[in-house]
Amino acid sequence: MENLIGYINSYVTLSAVEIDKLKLAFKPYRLKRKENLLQEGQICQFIAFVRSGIIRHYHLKNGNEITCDFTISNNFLTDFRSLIYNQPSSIYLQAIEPTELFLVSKENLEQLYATSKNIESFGRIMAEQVAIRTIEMSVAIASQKPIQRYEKLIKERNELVQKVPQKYLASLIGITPESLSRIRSKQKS
Amino acid sequence: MENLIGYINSYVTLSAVEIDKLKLAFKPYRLKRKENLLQEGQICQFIAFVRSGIIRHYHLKNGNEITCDFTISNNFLTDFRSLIYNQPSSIYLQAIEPTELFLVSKENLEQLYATSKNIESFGRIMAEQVAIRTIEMSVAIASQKPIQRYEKLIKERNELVQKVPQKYLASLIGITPESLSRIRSKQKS
DNA sequence: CGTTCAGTTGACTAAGGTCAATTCCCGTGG
DNA sequence: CCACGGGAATTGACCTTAGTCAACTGAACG
Repeated sequence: MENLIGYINSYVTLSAVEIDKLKLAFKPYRLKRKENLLQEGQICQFIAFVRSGIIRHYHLKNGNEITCDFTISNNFLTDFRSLIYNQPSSIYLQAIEPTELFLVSKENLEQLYATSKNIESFGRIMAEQVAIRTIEMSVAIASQKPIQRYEKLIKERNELVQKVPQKYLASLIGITPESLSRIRSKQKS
Repeated sequence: MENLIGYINSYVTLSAVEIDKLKLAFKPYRLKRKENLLQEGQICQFIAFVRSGIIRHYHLKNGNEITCDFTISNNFLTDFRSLIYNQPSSIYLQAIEPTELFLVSKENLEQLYATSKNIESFGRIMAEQVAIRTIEMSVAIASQKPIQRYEKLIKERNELVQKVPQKYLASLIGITPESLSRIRSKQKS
């Protein structure tokens, strides 16, 4: 729990009362390898903080899994669209290794926002950062070639390159596993 | 100014005092066709609300303009990355037709956030929506073919298809103007 | 060990990019 | 109001790149 509080505290200055509220609202949760935190069709009712492990975000497209993101430790995680609009999710959230989380329910989160300006403020900063990260990713995909996207991945998200099976990385940067394999073999030479 | 207040009020319930604060903080601003609101290298110091007109977001890549988004009337507009991290922007914001805006400076915005929980809350909701929109776009580009992306554009952002030169739309969905032209000619038949 | 699944490699295909020529608009100035 | 100029859009020929399909290798796990 300490790294969660510490993380939030690095953005806003929490009072002792606020820290207590957070400690009550967030519940620990564990996932085994390949276990799902959310599945297509479910309505996402939580925001999660990844304490350790890695979560893969993917959706199905003609029966194939398209990996669209990963969340690594010390980051927040949710399906904003489903959470905010109360819509059935179109994505799966799956642990690719044993993963420890803290979950806060939508209900409790709204309580926190309503009663603490600091936490509301933190929520805004979180959302802004998600927006910034996503715009970056989106621009990279639209304007760069696969090789450059892979190099960007190595540079900026090396932890994934180390820990995640290649076929998921291929999907993340919008190419086939075969293509990624060829990019890698060319790089060595 | 009324549609700006109305827009915010549809998300949070503003008090009379808050409305006054907003009216003071936002300044009207006009752009001619092809005029820039922000240029590469500048640090973005504002959030804007588009009252009328259309703003094109683009960046340069080997001397070519890559269009990455448009903001149409009744939407907010900023370069979050530059605004929040105080970094020089890597994008241009350009009016593609005469455009009326309301601008709020970063300084005034922070004042608003600090003194009004409702407005802070609204800021969070805005950021969440930007994140949702961008994730959608990003997923579409990574997992769909050009034809499908164009059809999505027609379905979801038809105003752009009507008003914006085709070469910009091509860039937005990550293809060349020639390819878009061929997609369109096939669709007719 | 053997089974399974990820990763590699090769041959082929198809989709989109590039380059160049041509046509179509549309705004501007005479 | 018309004619002209210039950028936008279209079209064609060709090329490059990544996708597809299939065979094979190799590592991981029971």
